[in-house]
Amino acid sequence: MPELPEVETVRRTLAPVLAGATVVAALRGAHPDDILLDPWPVFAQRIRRRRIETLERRGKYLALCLDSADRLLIHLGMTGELRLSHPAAPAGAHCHLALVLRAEGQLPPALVDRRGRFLLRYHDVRRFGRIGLLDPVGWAALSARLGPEPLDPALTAAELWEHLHVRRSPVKAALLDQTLIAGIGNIYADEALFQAGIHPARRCQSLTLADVERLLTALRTVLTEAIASAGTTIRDYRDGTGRAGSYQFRLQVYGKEPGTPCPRCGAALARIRIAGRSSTFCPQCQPLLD
DNA sequence: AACCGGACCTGTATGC
DNA sequence: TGCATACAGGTCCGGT
Repeated sequence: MPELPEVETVRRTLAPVLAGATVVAALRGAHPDDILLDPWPVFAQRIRRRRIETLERRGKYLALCLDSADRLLIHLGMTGELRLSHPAAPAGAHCHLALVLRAEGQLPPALVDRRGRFLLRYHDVRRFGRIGLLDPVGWAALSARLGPEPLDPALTAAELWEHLHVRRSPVKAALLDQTLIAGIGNIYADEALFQAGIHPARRCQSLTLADVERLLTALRTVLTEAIASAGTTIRDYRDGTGRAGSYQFRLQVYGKEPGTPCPRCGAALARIRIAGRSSTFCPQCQPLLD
């Protein structure tokens, strides 16, 4: 579910509430050990009384930066959700972890109790998500494993082409590789390839610099517009305040049934599997040259 | 080394 | 209606 635009939207919606808040305690939910990287007692002890200073995003990872210099790292997997709630609000069936927080400053009365406390709950039906505490060294190591941020203006098409053209895999598979470029998932890979007019099965080796320039431009356009739309909600995804995104109404190819007319040329869209993921594209606008 | 397929989980939609 | 199967936005691991 959550790719870069969704995680960025969660970050933006949570930041005004979480920045400055202090962790009073961590509470175990249904299956905390499936989600947590550390054993429960270690985690609970290390997060207690820490103050959240800022929220960062790197690729699909969200990091709550603590006053201890640790970061609370959250990856939402496929169905992970972070929800702010009043301490008395009932937890859903798949809540695995909650933080009891004490707010700094005024928050909406619907969210906090009389003592100024509220919850941040982690909810995840499929339990593919992961949460852990990382010290600065661990965070640097994780960040170093990831490819560049597509929206970083310092990233150039030439740099991306250097890493792409030596690969033999289909370009779609490369876009999903987080060590090549961070934050792209199945939805935005399909959308960007359509916008760039590149067939998803096209071999990376055959991409010209001009192809990669179009691809990077398309990635940036799609991701920027998706962030402006607060992400894509197919089924589960919600931002930190429970709101759905609206980019699903702007999707050109992702999720369309094969045979649906291409929004640009009217030809029948096709679907194939690449690297185990379904890929929808227009055979007319995205020809497989070589 | 690079790449692919399967595994990890549950829920939902579809077909028989 | 009941049951089996396929599929879903991500990542890791093992085998080739």
